[in-house]
Amino acid sequence: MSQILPVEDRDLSKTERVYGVLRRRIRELILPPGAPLRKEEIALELGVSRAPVSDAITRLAEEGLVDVFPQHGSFVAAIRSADVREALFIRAALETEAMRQLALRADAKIIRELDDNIAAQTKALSQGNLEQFYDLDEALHAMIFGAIEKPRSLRLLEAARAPLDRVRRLALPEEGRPEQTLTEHRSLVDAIRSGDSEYAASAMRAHLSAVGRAIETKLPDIEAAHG
Amino acid sequence: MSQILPVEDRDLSKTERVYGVLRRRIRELILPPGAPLRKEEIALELGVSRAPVSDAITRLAEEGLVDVFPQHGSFVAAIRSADVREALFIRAALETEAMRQLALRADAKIIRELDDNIAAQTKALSQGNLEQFYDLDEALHAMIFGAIEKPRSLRLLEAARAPLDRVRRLALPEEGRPEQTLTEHRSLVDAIRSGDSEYAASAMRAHLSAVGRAIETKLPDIEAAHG
DNA sequence: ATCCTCATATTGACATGCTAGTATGGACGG
DNA sequence: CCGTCCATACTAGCATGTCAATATGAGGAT
Repeated sequence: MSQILPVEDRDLSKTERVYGVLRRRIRELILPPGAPLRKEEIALELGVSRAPVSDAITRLAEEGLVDVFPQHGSFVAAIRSADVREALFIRAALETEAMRQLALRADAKIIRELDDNIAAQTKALSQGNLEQFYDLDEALHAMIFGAIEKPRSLRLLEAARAPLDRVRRLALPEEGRPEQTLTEHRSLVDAIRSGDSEYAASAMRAHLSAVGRAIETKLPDIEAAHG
Repeated sequence: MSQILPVEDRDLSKTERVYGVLRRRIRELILPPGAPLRKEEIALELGVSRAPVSDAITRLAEEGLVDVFPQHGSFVAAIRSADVREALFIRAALETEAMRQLALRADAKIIRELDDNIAAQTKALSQGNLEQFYDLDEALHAMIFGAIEKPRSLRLLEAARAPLDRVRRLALPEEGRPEQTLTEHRSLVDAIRSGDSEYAASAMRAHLSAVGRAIETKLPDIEAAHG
Protein backbone atom coordinates (compact mmCIF):
# COMPACT_ATOMS: atom_id res chain seq x y z
CA MET A 1 0.00 0.00 0.00
CA SER A 2 2.66 2.55 1.16
CA GLN A 3 0.60 5.67 0.78
CA ILE A 4 2.09 9.15 0.77
CA LEU A 5 2.17 10.61 4.29
CA PRO A 6 2.74 14.11 5.60
CA VAL A 7 6.37 14.66 6.53
CA GLU A 8 5.65 15.16 10.19
CA ASP A 9 4.03 11.74 10.38
CA ARG A 10 6.83 9.92 8.63
CA ASP A 11 8.42 8.11 11.53
CA LEU A 12 5.35 7.75 13.68
CA SER A 13 3.88 4.33 14.21
CA LYS A 14 0.49 3.72 12.67
CA THR A 15 -1.03 3.54 16.12
CA GLU A 16 0.26 7.01 16.94
CA ARG A 17 -0.93 8.36 13.65
CA VAL A 18 -4.43 7.05 14.18
CA TYR A 19 -4.38 8.30 17.75
CA GLY A 20 -3.39 11.76 16.61
CA VAL A 21 -6.06 11.93 13.94
CA LEU A 22 -8.87 10.76 16.22
CA ARG A 23 -7.73 12.94 19.09
CA ARG A 24 -7.72 16.05 16.95
CA ARG A 25 -11.17 15.27 15.58
CA ILE A 26 -12.53 14.76 19.07
CA ARG A 27 -10.94 17.90 20.45
CA GLU A 28 -12.19 19.97 17.55
CA LEU A 29 -15.66 18.43 17.82
CA ILE A 30 -15.50 17.12 14.26
CA LEU A 31 -16.37 13.95 16.10
CA PRO A 32 -19.00 15.22 18.55
CA PRO A 33 -19.77 13.67 21.95
CA GLY A 34 -21.67 10.44 21.50
CA ALA A 35 -20.42 9.77 17.98
CA PRO A 36 -19.72 6.09 17.37
CA LEU A 37 -16.19 5.06 16.44
CA ARG A 38 -16.42 2.23 13.94
CA LYS A 39 -13.06 0.54 13.89
CA GLU A 40 -13.49 -1.12 10.55
CA GLU A 41 -14.50 2.16 8.94
CA ILE A 42 -11.66 4.16 10.51
CA ALA A 43 -9.16 1.48 9.54
CA LEU A 44 -10.35 1.60 5.95
CA GLU A 45 -10.27 5.38 5.80
CA LEU A 46 -6.74 5.66 7.19
CA GLY A 47 -5.39 2.72 5.26
CA VAL A 48 -4.45 0.57 8.23
CA SER A 49 -5.81 -2.57 9.83
CA ARG A 50 -8.04 -2.78 12.88
CA ALA A 51 -5.16 -3.43 15.27
CA PRO A 52 -3.65 0.07 15.40
CA VAL A 53 -7.14 1.55 15.49
CA SER A 54 -7.97 -0.55 18.52
CA ASP A 55 -4.74 0.50 20.22
CA ALA A 56 -5.44 4.15 19.54
CA ILE A 57 -8.96 3.90 20.90
CA THR A 58 -7.70 2.16 24.02
CA ARG A 59 -5.36 5.08 24.61
CA LEU A 60 -8.11 7.62 24.06
CA ALA A 61 -10.29 5.71 26.50
CA GLU A 62 -7.56 5.92 29.12
CA GLU A 63 -7.52 9.68 28.64
CA GLY A 64 -11.28 9.78 29.07
CA LEU A 65 -12.06 11.02 25.57
CA VAL A 66 -13.73 7.79 24.54
CA ASP A 67 -16.14 5.48 26.30
CA VAL A 68 -15.76 1.82 25.43
CA PHE A 69 -18.65 -0.59 25.91
CA PRO A 70 -17.26 -4.08 25.40
CA GLN A 71 -19.08 -6.11 22.77
CA HIS A 72 -21.19 -3.09 21.93
CA GLY A 73 -19.16 -0.19 20.65
CA SER A 74 -16.83 2.72 21.30
CA PHE A 75 -18.19 6.24 21.41
CA VAL A 76 -16.80 9.72 21.81
CA ALA A 77 -17.24 10.48 25.50
CA ALA A 78 -19.96 12.83 26.61
CA ILE A 79 -18.81 16.08 28.17
CA ARG A 80 -19.47 15.43 31.83
CA SER A 81 -19.15 18.21 34.35
CA ALA A 82 -17.26 16.01 36.74
CA ASP A 83 -14.69 15.14 34.08
CA VAL A 84 -14.25 18.75 33.06
CA ARG A 85 -13.77 19.85 36.63
CA GLU A 86 -11.29 17.09 37.28
CA ALA A 87 -9.35 18.06 34.16
CA LEU A 88 -9.10 21.57 35.52
CA PHE A 89 -8.09 20.18 38.89
CA ILE A 90 -5.24 18.27 37.29
CA ARG A 91 -4.17 21.31 35.31
CA ALA A 92 -4.17 23.44 38.44
CA ALA A 93 -2.18 20.86 40.35
CA LEU A 94 0.50 20.37 37.72
CA GLU A 95 0.78 23.93 36.54
CA THR A 96 0.96 25.66 39.90
CA GLU A 97 3.65 23.21 40.97
CA ALA A 98 5.49 23.80 37.70
CA MET A 99 5.40 27.56 38.22
CA ARG A 100 6.79 27.08 41.69
CA GLN A 101 9.82 25.28 40.28
CA LEU A 102 10.26 27.46 37.23
CA ALA A 103 10.36 30.70 39.20
CA LEU A 104 13.37 29.37 41.07
CA ARG A 105 15.36 28.45 38.01
CA ALA A 106 14.24 30.54 35.07
CA ASP A 107 17.23 31.84 33.13
CA ALA A 108 17.41 34.64 30.58
CA LYS A 109 16.93 32.32 27.63
CA ILE A 110 13.67 30.93 28.92
CA ILE A 111 12.38 34.36 29.84
CA ARG A 112 13.14 35.56 26.35
CA GLU A 113 11.23 32.67 24.78
CA LEU A 114 8.27 33.35 27.03
CA ASP A 115 8.34 37.04 26.12
CA ASP A 116 8.44 36.14 22.44
CA ASN A 117 5.40 33.96 22.88
CA ILE A 118 3.52 36.75 24.63
CA ALA A 119 4.41 39.12 21.78
CA ALA A 120 3.08 36.61 19.28
CA GLN A 121 -0.11 36.20 21.32
CA THR A 122 -0.57 39.95 21.35
CA LYS A 123 -0.17 40.08 17.60
CA ALA A 124 -2.51 37.16 16.94
CA LEU A 125 -5.19 38.67 19.13
CA SER A 126 -4.90 42.12 17.55
CA GLN A 127 -5.39 40.45 14.19
CA GLY A 128 -8.40 38.59 15.47
CA ASN A 129 -6.75 35.23 14.76
CA LEU A 130 -8.23 33.25 17.62
CA GLU A 131 -7.09 29.84 16.41
CA GLN A 132 -3.49 30.99 16.42
CA PHE A 133 -3.99 32.65 19.78
CA TYR A 134 -5.15 29.38 21.31
CA ASP A 135 -2.24 27.52 19.75
CA LEU A 136 0.15 30.01 21.31
CA ASP A 137 -1.69 29.68 24.60
CA GLU A 138 -1.08 25.95 24.55
CA ALA A 139 2.53 26.51 23.53
CA LEU A 140 3.09 28.90 26.43
CA HIS A 141 1.91 26.37 28.96
CA ALA A 142 3.98 23.68 27.26
CA MET A 143 7.10 25.87 27.42
CA ILE A 144 6.81 25.98 31.18
CA PHE A 145 7.10 22.22 31.42
CA GLY A 146 9.83 22.12 28.84
CA ALA A 147 11.83 24.62 30.88
CA ILE A 148 11.70 22.53 34.04
CA GLU A 149 12.28 19.31 32.09
CA LYS A 150 9.14 17.45 33.07
CA PRO A 151 8.15 15.64 29.86
CA ARG A 152 5.80 13.19 31.50
CA SER A 153 3.96 15.98 33.27
CA LEU A 154 3.62 17.78 29.97
CA ARG A 155 1.94 14.75 28.56
CA LEU A 156 -0.48 14.61 31.47
CA LEU A 157 -1.17 18.30 30.97
CA GLU A 158 -2.00 17.75 27.32
CA ALA A 159 -4.37 14.98 28.24
CA ALA A 160 -6.03 17.25 30.77
CA ARG A 161 -6.44 20.06 28.26
CA ALA A 162 -8.48 18.03 25.79
CA PRO A 163 -11.74 17.98 27.75
CA LEU A 164 -11.40 21.70 28.42
CA ASP A 165 -10.86 22.41 24.75
CA ARG A 166 -14.08 20.67 23.88
CA VAL A 167 -15.99 22.90 26.25
CA ARG A 168 -14.36 26.02 24.89
CA ARG A 169 -15.27 25.12 21.33
CA LEU A 170 -18.85 24.32 22.20
CA ALA A 171 -19.59 27.90 23.13
CA LEU A 172 -18.37 31.18 21.78
CA PRO A 173 -15.92 32.95 24.06
CA GLU A 174 -17.39 35.54 26.35
CA GLU A 175 -16.92 39.11 25.29
CA GLY A 176 -13.44 40.20 26.28
CA ARG A 177 -12.33 36.84 27.63
CA PRO A 178 -9.43 36.36 25.20
CA GLU A 179 -8.11 39.80 26.08
CA GLN A 180 -8.35 38.95 29.77
CA THR A 181 -6.54 35.69 29.09
CA LEU A 182 -3.70 37.56 27.46
CA THR A 183 -3.42 39.84 30.47
CA GLU A 184 -3.22 36.81 32.73
CA HIS A 185 -0.55 35.26 30.53
CA ARG A 186 1.50 38.44 30.85
CA SER A 187 1.16 38.17 34.61
CA LEU A 188 2.40 34.59 34.49
CA VAL A 189 5.58 35.56 32.70
CA ASP A 190 6.10 38.52 35.01
CA ALA A 191 5.68 36.21 37.98
CA ILE A 192 8.26 33.80 36.59
CA ARG A 193 10.61 36.71 36.04
CA SER A 194 10.23 37.78 39.65
CA GLY A 195 11.85 34.58 40.89
CA ASP A 196 9.31 34.33 43.71
CA SER A 197 7.89 30.83 43.65
CA GLU A 198 4.90 31.55 45.88
CA TYR A 199 3.97 34.52 43.75
CA ALA A 200 4.41 32.49 40.57
CA ALA A 201 2.21 29.72 41.89
CA SER A 202 -0.52 32.14 42.90
CA ALA A 203 -0.42 33.82 39.48
CA MET A 204 -1.10 30.46 37.86
CA ARG A 205 -3.79 29.69 40.39
CA ALA A 206 -5.46 32.99 39.58
CA HIS A 207 -5.26 32.30 35.86
CA LEU A 208 -6.77 28.85 36.14
CA SER A 209 -9.46 30.08 38.50
CA ALA A 210 -10.47 32.53 35.80
CA VAL A 211 -10.47 29.72 33.25
CA GLY A 212 -12.61 27.73 35.66
CA ARG A 213 -15.14 30.50 36.05
CA ALA A 214 -15.38 30.94 32.29
CA ILE A 215 -15.96 27.22 31.89
CA GLU A 216 -18.54 26.99 34.65
CA THR A 217 -20.74 29.51 32.85
CA LYS A 218 -20.78 27.21 29.84
CA LEU A 219 -21.30 23.88 31.57
CA PRO A 220 -25.05 24.18 32.22
CA ASP A 221 -25.79 24.70 28.53
CA ILE A 222 -23.67 21.73 27.56
CA GLU A 223 -25.20 19.46 30.16
CA ALA A 224 -28.64 20.42 28.95
CA ALA A 225 -27.70 19.81 25.34
CA HIS A 226 -26.96 16.11 25.57
CA GLY A 227 -27.62 14.82 29.09
CA MET B 1 -7.34 -23.41 28.72
CA SER B 2 -9.76 -21.95 31.32
CA GLN B 3 -7.51 -22.04 34.32
CA ILE B 4 -8.74 -21.33 37.82
CA LEU B 5 -8.37 -17.65 38.66
CA PRO B 6 -8.39 -15.74 41.95
CA VAL B 7 -11.82 -14.34 42.72
CA GLU B 8 -10.67 -10.73 42.54
CA ASP B 9 -9.49 -11.25 38.97
CA ARG B 10 -12.66 -12.90 37.79
CA ASP B 11 -14.21 -10.17 35.72
CA LEU B 12 -11.06 -8.41 34.64
CA SER B 13 -10.03 -8.53 31.03
CA LYS B 14 -6.97 -10.58 30.26
CA THR B 15 -5.09 -7.42 29.38
CA GLU B 16 -5.79 -5.97 32.82
CA ARG B 17 -4.82 -9.20 34.50
CA VAL B 18 -1.50 -9.33 32.71
CA TYR B 19 -0.96 -5.64 33.39
CA GLY B 20 -1.56 -6.15 37.10
CA VAL B 21 0.77 -9.12 37.34
CA LEU B 22 3.62 -7.42 35.50
CA ARG B 23 3.16 -4.15 37.33
CA ARG B 24 3.34 -5.82 40.71
CA ARG B 25 6.44 -7.75 39.74
CA ILE B 26 8.12 -4.58 38.53
CA ARG B 27 7.18 -2.56 41.59
CA GLU B 28 8.34 -5.31 43.90
CA LEU B 29 11.56 -5.73 41.94
CA ILE B 30 10.80 -9.36 41.24
CA LEU B 31 11.45 -8.11 37.73
CA PRO B 32 14.49 -5.90 38.28
CA PRO B 33 15.41 -2.89 36.15
CA GLY B 34 16.78 -4.02 32.82
CA ALA B 35 15.07 -7.40 32.85
CA PRO B 36 13.77 -8.40 29.43
CA LEU B 37 10.06 -8.98 29.01
CA ARG B 38 9.61 -11.86 26.61
CA LYS B 39 6.05 -11.71 25.39
CA GLU B 40 5.87 -15.28 24.21
CA GLU B 41 7.12 -16.53 27.54
CA ILE B 42 4.78 -14.33 29.58
CA ALA B 43 1.84 -15.30 27.41
CA LEU B 44 2.60 -18.96 27.94
CA GLU B 45 3.02 -18.57 31.70
CA LEU B 46 -0.26 -16.70 32.16
CA GLY B 47 -2.20 -18.82 29.71
CA VAL B 48 -3.06 -16.05 27.27
CA SER B 49 -1.93 -15.09 23.80
CA ARG B 50 0.58 -12.43 22.88
CA ALA B 51 -2.09 -9.78 22.20
CA PRO B 52 -3.08 -8.95 25.79
CA VAL B 53 0.57 -9.16 26.82
CA SER B 54 1.46 -6.59 24.19
CA ASP B 55 -1.37 -4.33 25.33
CA ALA B 56 -0.27 -4.59 28.94
CA ILE B 57 3.33 -3.77 28.05
CA THR B 58 2.20 -0.77 26.03
CA ARG B 59 0.39 0.51 29.06
CA LEU B 60 3.37 -0.05 31.32
CA ALA B 61 5.52 1.78 28.80
CA GLU B 62 3.18 4.77 28.94
CA GLU B 63 3.62 4.81 32.70
CA GLY B 64 7.37 4.74 32.28
CA LEU B 65 7.89 1.37 33.94
CA VAL B 66 8.96 -0.33 30.73
CA ASP B 67 11.24 0.77 27.91
CA VAL B 68 10.25 -0.52 24.48
CA PHE B 69 12.82 -0.76 21.74
CA PRO B 70 10.94 -1.49 18.52
CA GLN B 71 12.04 -4.60 16.72
CA HIS B 72 14.44 -5.35 19.54
CA GLY B 73 12.68 -5.93 22.80
CA SER B 74 10.90 -4.60 25.86
CA PHE B 75 12.75 -4.22 29.13
CA VAL B 76 11.93 -3.16 32.66
CA ALA B 77 12.89 0.51 32.78
CA ALA B 78 16.03 1.54 34.59
CA ILE B 79 15.54 3.68 37.66
CA ARG B 80 16.56 7.09 36.37
CA SER B 81 16.93 10.00 38.78
CA ALA B 82 15.03 12.30 36.46
CA ASP B 83 12.07 9.91 36.33
CA VAL B 84 12.03 9.47 40.08
CA ARG B 85 12.14 13.20 40.68
CA GLU B 86 9.39 13.80 38.17
CA ALA B 87 7.25 11.14 39.81
CA LEU B 88 7.65 12.97 43.09
CA PHE B 89 6.87 16.24 41.35
CA ILE B 90 3.62 14.80 40.05
CA ARG B 91 2.75 13.43 43.46
CA ALA B 92 3.43 16.78 45.08
CA ALA B 93 1.33 18.58 42.50
CA LEU B 94 -1.68 16.29 42.73
CA GLU B 95 -1.61 15.66 46.44
CA THR B 96 -1.15 19.21 47.65
CA GLU B 97 -4.00 20.30 45.41
CA ALA B 98 -6.11 17.42 46.69
CA MET B 99 -5.45 18.43 50.29
CA ARG B 100 -6.46 21.95 49.46
CA GLN B 101 -9.86 20.75 48.30
CA LEU B 102 -10.35 18.10 50.92
CA ALA B 103 -9.76 20.49 53.83
CA LEU B 104 -12.69 22.55 52.61
CA ARG B 105 -15.14 19.70 52.40
CA ALA B 106 -14.08 16.93 54.76
CA ASP B 107 -17.06 15.61 56.69
CA ALA B 108 -17.17 13.52 59.83
CA LYS B 109 -17.39 10.24 57.96
CA ILE B 110 -14.21 10.87 55.99
CA ILE B 111 -12.36 12.07 59.08
CA ARG B 112 -13.35 8.90 60.87
CA GLU B 113 -12.06 6.72 58.04
CA LEU B 114 -8.78 8.60 58.01
CA ASP B 115 -8.46 8.21 61.77
CA ASP B 116 -9.13 4.50 61.45
CA ASN B 117 -6.38 4.23 58.89
CA ILE B 118 -3.93 6.05 61.15
CA ALA B 119 -4.83 3.70 63.99
CA ALA B 120 -4.15 0.73 61.75
CA GLN B 121 -0.83 2.24 60.67
CA THR B 122 0.14 2.69 64.28
CA LYS B 123 -0.69 -0.91 65.01
CA ALA B 124 1.13 -2.27 61.98
CA LEU B 125 4.24 -0.29 62.81
CA SER B 126 4.23 -1.33 66.45
CA GLN B 127 4.09 -4.93 65.26
CA GLY B 128 6.95 -4.32 62.88
CA ASN B 129 4.78 -5.26 59.90
CA LEU B 130 6.30 -2.91 57.36
CA GLU B 131 4.55 -4.38 54.32
CA GLN B 132 1.18 -3.74 55.87
CA PHE B 133 2.29 -0.28 56.95
CA TYR B 134 3.17 0.63 53.38
CA ASP B 135 -0.14 -0.75 52.11
CA LEU B 136 -1.96 1.44 54.63
CA ASP B 137 0.21 4.37 53.57
CA GLU B 138 -0.92 3.91 50.00
CA ALA B 139 -4.51 3.47 51.13
CA LEU B 140 -4.39 6.72 53.12
CA HIS B 141 -3.29 8.69 50.10
CA ALA B 142 -5.89 6.96 47.97
CA MET B 143 -8.63 7.82 50.47
CA ILE B 144 -7.88 11.49 49.98
CA PHE B 145 -8.65 11.28 46.28
CA GLY B 146 -11.67 9.11 46.90
CA ALA B 147 -13.04 11.70 49.28
CA ILE B 148 -12.84 14.53 46.76
CA GLU B 149 -14.08 12.26 43.96
CA LYS B 150 -11.15 12.54 41.61
CA PRO B 151 -10.80 9.01 40.20
CA ARG B 152 -8.64 9.96 37.26
CA SER B 153 -6.24 11.82 39.52
CA LEU B 154 -6.03 8.78 41.73
CA ARG B 155 -4.98 6.75 38.77
CA LEU B 156 -2.28 9.26 37.92
CA LEU B 157 -1.14 9.16 41.52
CA GLU B 158 -0.84 5.39 41.45
CA ALA B 159 1.23 5.60 38.30
CA ALA B 160 3.47 8.16 39.96
CA ARG B 161 3.97 6.01 43.04
CA ALA B 162 5.39 3.04 41.19
CA PRO B 163 8.83 4.50 40.44
CA LEU B 164 9.10 5.71 44.03
CA ASP B 165 8.22 2.27 45.35
CA ARG B 166 11.04 0.75 43.38
CA VAL B 167 13.51 3.13 44.99
CA ARG B 168 12.19 2.42 48.45
CA ARG B 169 12.53 -1.31 47.98
CA LEU B 170 16.04 -1.06 46.66
CA ALA B 171 17.40 0.23 49.92
CA LEU B 172 16.50 -0.50 53.51
CA PRO B 173 14.59 2.34 55.17
CA GLU B 174 16.68 4.73 57.19
CA GLU B 175 16.58 4.23 60.90
CA GLY B 176 13.41 5.82 62.25
CA ARG B 177 12.01 6.83 58.86
CA PRO B 178 8.82 4.77 59.12
CA GLU B 179 8.09 6.29 62.52
CA GLN B 180 8.65 9.75 61.10
CA THR B 181 6.34 8.91 58.20
CA LEU B 182 3.60 7.94 60.64
CA THR B 183 4.01 11.25 62.46
CA GLU B 184 3.66 13.09 59.16
CA HIS B 185 0.56 11.09 58.30
CA ARG B 186 -0.99 12.11 61.61
CA SER B 187 -0.23 15.71 60.73
CA LEU B 188 -1.96 15.28 57.40
CA VAL B 189 -5.15 14.09 58.99
CA ASP B 190 -5.00 16.83 61.61
CA ALA B 191 -4.55 19.38 58.84
CA ILE B 192 -7.59 18.05 57.00
CA ARG B 193 -9.57 18.20 60.24
CA SER B 194 -8.61 21.85 60.68
CA GLY B 195 -10.50 22.87 57.57
CA ASP B 196 -7.70 25.24 56.59
CA SER B 197 -6.80 24.52 53.00
CA GLU B 198 -3.49 26.39 53.01
CA TYR B 199 -2.41 24.57 56.12
CA ALA B 200 -3.52 21.24 54.67
CA ALA B 201 -1.57 21.87 51.48
CA SER B 202 1.56 22.81 53.39
CA ALA B 203 1.29 19.71 55.55
CA MET B 204 1.28 17.56 52.41
CA ARG B 205 4.12 19.58 50.96
CA ALA B 206 6.14 19.00 54.11
CA HIS B 207 5.41 15.28 54.02
CA LEU B 208 6.44 14.88 50.41
CA SER B 209 9.55 17.00 50.94
CA ALA B 210 10.56 14.54 53.62
CA VAL B 211 9.87 11.66 51.26
CA GLY B 212 11.98 13.46 48.68
CA ARG B 213 14.90 13.88 51.05
CA ALA B 214 14.74 10.21 52.00
CA ILE B 215 14.77 9.23 48.34
CA GLU B 216 17.59 11.57 47.41
CA THR B 217 19.88 9.84 49.88
CA LYS B 218 19.26 6.57 48.07
CA LEU B 219 19.49 7.75 44.48
CA PRO B 220 23.30 7.94 44.23
CA ASP B 221 23.67 4.28 45.19
CA ILE B 222 21.06 3.22 42.70
CA GLU B 223 22.53 5.26 39.88
CA ALA B 224 25.91 3.76 40.59
CA ALA B 225 24.50 0.25 40.65
CA HIS B 226 23.26 0.10 37.09
CA GLY B 227 24.07 3.27 35.18
C1' DA C 1 -51.21 -1.39 23.93
C1' DT C 2 -47.42 -3.60 26.65
C1' DC C 3 -44.31 -6.99 27.69
C1' DC C 4 -41.58 -11.05 26.56
C1' DT C 5 -38.84 -14.03 23.29
C1' DC C 6 -35.51 -14.74 20.24
C1' DA C 7 -33.04 -14.29 15.65
C1' DT C 8 -29.84 -11.17 13.85
C1' DA C 9 -26.29 -7.89 13.26
C1' DT C 10 -22.54 -5.59 15.26
C1' DT C 11 -18.89 -5.11 18.27
C1' DG C 12 -14.55 -5.57 21.41
C1' DA C 13 -11.38 -8.89 23.07
C1' DC C 14 -8.38 -12.20 21.85
C1' DA C 15 -5.51 -15.66 18.96
C1' DT C 16 -2.26 -16.17 15.55
C1' DG C 17 0.44 -15.55 11.28
C1' DC C 18 3.47 -12.32 8.84
C1' DT C 19 6.82 -8.55 7.92
C1' DA C 20 10.49 -5.69 8.52
C1' DG C 21 13.95 -3.76 11.59
C1' DT C 22 17.78 -4.46 15.03
C1' DA C 23 21.44 -6.55 17.97
C1' DT C 24 24.65 -10.26 18.18
C1' DG C 25 28.36 -13.21 17.21
C1' DG C 26 31.36 -15.44 14.17
C1' DA C 27 34.09 -15.37 9.86
C1' DC C 28 37.29 -12.78 7.57
C1' DG C 29 40.71 -9.17 6.46
C1' DG C 30 44.21 -6.25 8.33
C1' DC D 1 45.46 -9.39 18.20
C1' DC D 2 41.81 -6.21 16.58
C1' DG D 3 38.32 -4.13 13.71
C1' DT D 4 34.78 -4.91 9.93
C1' DC D 5 31.20 -7.27 7.57
C1' DC D 6 27.43 -10.21 7.23
C1' DA D 7 24.30 -14.25 8.36
C1' DT D 8 21.35 -15.26 11.94
C1' DA D 9 18.00 -15.03 15.54
C1' DC D 10 14.92 -12.35 17.81
C1' DT D 11 11.61 -8.65 18.31
C1' DA D 12 7.62 -5.15 17.95
C1' DG D 13 4.20 -3.73 15.01
C1' DC D 14 0.76 -4.91 12.12
C1' DA D 15 -2.78 -7.81 9.54
C1' DT D 16 -6.43 -10.82 9.88
C1' DG D 17 -9.46 -14.56 11.56
C1' DT D 18 -12.43 -16.15 15.44
C1' DC D 19 -15.63 -15.87 19.26
C1' DA D 20 -18.67 -14.50 22.86
C1' DA D 21 -21.39 -10.76 24.53
C1' DT D 22 -24.67 -7.15 23.72
C1' DA D 23 -28.27 -4.12 21.56
C1' DT D 24 -31.93 -4.14 18.44
C1' DG D 25 -36.21 -5.13 16.35
C1' DA D 26 -39.74 -8.29 14.68
C1' DG D 27 -43.23 -11.25 16.14
C1' DG D 28 -46.22 -13.39 19.39
C1' DA D 29 -48.57 -13.73 23.93
C1' DT D 30 -51.13 -11.42 27.46
